Amino acid sequence: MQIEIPTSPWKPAAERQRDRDAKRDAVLRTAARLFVENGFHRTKMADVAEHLHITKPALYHYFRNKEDILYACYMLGSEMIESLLAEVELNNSTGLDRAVAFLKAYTLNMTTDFGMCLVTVDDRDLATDSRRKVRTWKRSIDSRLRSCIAEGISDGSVRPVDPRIAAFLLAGSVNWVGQWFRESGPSSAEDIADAMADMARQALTARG
Amino acid sequence: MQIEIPTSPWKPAAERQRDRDAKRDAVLRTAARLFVENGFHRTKMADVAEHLHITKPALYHYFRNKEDILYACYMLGSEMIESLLAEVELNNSTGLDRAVAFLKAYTLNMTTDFGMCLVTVDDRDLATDSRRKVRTWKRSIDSRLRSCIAEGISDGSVRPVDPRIAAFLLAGSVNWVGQWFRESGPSSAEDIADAMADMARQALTARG
Amino acid sequence: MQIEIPTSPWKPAAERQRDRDAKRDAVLRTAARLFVENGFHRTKMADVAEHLHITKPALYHYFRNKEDILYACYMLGSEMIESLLAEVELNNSTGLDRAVAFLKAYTLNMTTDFGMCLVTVDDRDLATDSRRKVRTWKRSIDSRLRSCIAEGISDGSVRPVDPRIAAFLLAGSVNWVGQWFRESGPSSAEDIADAMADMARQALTARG
Amino acid sequence: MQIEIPTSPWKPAAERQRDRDAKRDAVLRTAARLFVENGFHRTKMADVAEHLHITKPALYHYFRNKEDILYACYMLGSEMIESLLAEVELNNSTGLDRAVAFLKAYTLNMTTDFGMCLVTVDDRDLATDSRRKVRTWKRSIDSRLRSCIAEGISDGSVRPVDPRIAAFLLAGSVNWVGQWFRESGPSSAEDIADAMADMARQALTARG
DNA sequence: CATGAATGAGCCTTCATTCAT
DNA sequence: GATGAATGAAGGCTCATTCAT
Repeated sequence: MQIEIPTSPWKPAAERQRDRDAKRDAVLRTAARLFVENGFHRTKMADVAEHLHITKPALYHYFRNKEDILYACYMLGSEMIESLLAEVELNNSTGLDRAVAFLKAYTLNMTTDFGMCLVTVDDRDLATDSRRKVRTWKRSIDSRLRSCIAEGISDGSVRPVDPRIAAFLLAGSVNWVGQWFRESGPSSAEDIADAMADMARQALTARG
Repeated sequence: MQIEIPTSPWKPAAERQRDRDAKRDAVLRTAARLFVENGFHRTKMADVAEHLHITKPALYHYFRNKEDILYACYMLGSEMIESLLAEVELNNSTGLDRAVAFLKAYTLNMTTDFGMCLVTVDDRDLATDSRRKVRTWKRSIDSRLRSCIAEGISDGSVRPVDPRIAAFLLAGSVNWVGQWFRESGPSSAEDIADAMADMARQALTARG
Repeated sequence: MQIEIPTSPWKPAAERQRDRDAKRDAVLRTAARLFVENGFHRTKMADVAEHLHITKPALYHYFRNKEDILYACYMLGSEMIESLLAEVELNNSTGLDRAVAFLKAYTLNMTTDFGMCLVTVDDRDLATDSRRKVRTWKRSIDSRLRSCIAEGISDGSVRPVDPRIAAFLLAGSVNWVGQWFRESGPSSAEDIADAMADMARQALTARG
Repeated sequence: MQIEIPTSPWKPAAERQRDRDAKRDAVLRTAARLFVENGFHRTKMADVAEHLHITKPALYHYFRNKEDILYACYMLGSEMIESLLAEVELNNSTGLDRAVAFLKAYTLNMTTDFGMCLVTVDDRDLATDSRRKVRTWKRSIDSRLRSCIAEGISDGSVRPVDPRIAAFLLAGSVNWVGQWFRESGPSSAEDIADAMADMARQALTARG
């Protein structure tokens, strides 16, 4: 005779934690989308809650306050980019290739909600502490692109340009993508990333 | 007998109007600066008033409401650009030259408070009516740059690219300038505009 | 044949009840301490739960609501005093002696958490019903002290004073003890109670 | 012919300021009363506003926040007492007289709303900064009473007691007055202050 | 015109309490 | 019984805007 094992009414702790994380994640995705769509200030906690079919206070189970949500969005966006950059910096030999690959990867990111969050919403909405962290990270991103360009100039792959200005201008193209890209638009994220890579290469390549 | 004309305590209408315009202008300049510096939502009417050493209600003598100020900032910025573009479109023969000149002029503009206002502050803060006007204008700017590029492809001065994406990417570089340019920084507005022109030319030039 | 009695996983009802009472008691002691330490409003149910290493809803197994806890604290405090007073009223002959003994006993009580609860936390935090009970009891305490004084005046042990005011003033000294007494302070509860008794006697004694 | 001087529509600045101060004062008096009557936490800003026939935000013209009002109440209460104490400390020769006069003056104060505020409402409702000031002041009051007693012991007017405990106990009688005194009650403020003085003198007097 | 004062509308956040598991 | 999650109700505060003088 086989013993019937009843399905326990208790979700295992692991699953419970997974639930919680999934919910937290849902809050984050919803919030990111609304922040990008409507702006941080115009997005009320009530909006976020409503979109998730929960009540306002429930949000506070997952985040301390509105700013905390924003900060988490930033963090997710930056982590996504970080991991791309690590790969880019390893797999490319010349400064030019690194810069181009960097910008392409960055562009792809900028077509996601969390990527857009990085530039669409204003880091001045963060408190001093998190703001400092975000700014430090942003500066580091910038300086890495600048380094690629500078190294490209050294190794002869990049024509002589002011690395600081060039990095800002190229990053500007990418950052701005978040302002106009729409999933439903005529160009795919890949198309745009390719175009960006192409343009950056044209703009930077050293010519005989 | 000569009639004696007493010096009236009332300034002549013309002068009065000039005064009023000057004050209105001061409000606008102050507001634009604060909007750019701190963001629209974080800038309170009280801040604007305080910076001008007047009281809050006084602002309402010159503008109907906060949004009205924002709209006026947009308008000023767009008019400045309009006039530049008109010149640009006349004085350049190839599509490439027009596009490059366009971007250079635009970049210079983007280092002024009103220019920055165009991109720094969010047009979703405007009511439906003015928002529509602003968006229409923005689209027109965009389509004009796109036209230059398309014409450049036709006349052989620009290499084959997707004009829509290219225009967005290049405009992005320029628009982003407002985010990092500081009067006190290491590069002058001219330097940046030149670098932008140089980069755009490299990125677009058709090569035998 | 002997029936084997398996050790049940269920504790016997008596022991269970004892457990429950012990836990209820622990809640009360913790709450009383926190109420005194931080005040009723600043003490959150979450705080109480956390201090007991249990969860918030668990508290509701022992008490209907927060107010119920407060009421129980009051009750415990008042019962402790009641029993002291009964003894005091029996074992002293003159009104003066009774009043002094009363105040001394009361003072000792005021150095315990439950005693302090009686005066530190606000009975307006109770609902009409319990509030009435508490107030009635407080008034009874007061009137008993007043009676001792009045009787003392009659029996010649107490000098002529307004019993109402005198009772209030003396009770005030005692009640206030909860505001400044600290276990770790320089004076022991006994010292303070003695000083209180001494002072009351000096203040009330009829002199030739 | 007499020149008719029209009554100016402009209130003179001085009167304007007086108006403001009067209103600020009204807020304070109303708030103090409600704080004493209902407790700080149970008093909503809306309550205060309603009692003054104004709206909630109007309160914020006179005070930064609720706590600020509480702090102002404390300050007013403490200033009233300060001025009394200064007089008391000058006009009495023996330590005993000073202590008694001190307690009498203090008692009178404790029958006013601002005086009651000092002890009725909880200084833990203040932020760290103002709380520190309030506590410092309270300690100073206490130490001054203690000094009177100690000096009284030295000059032979006060019998040997522990000055710390005695000061606390006597201050307790006074502080507690705020808890039971009612304007409409059977005893006047003067009666109570006299009774307090009488009792303190009896309690402290050194007897041959 | 200018000003001090006031207001209405709204938003973030807290917390005691309850529910589903 | 106990737990994590959720909720309803409410309160403090802000700020653009308007009024009375």
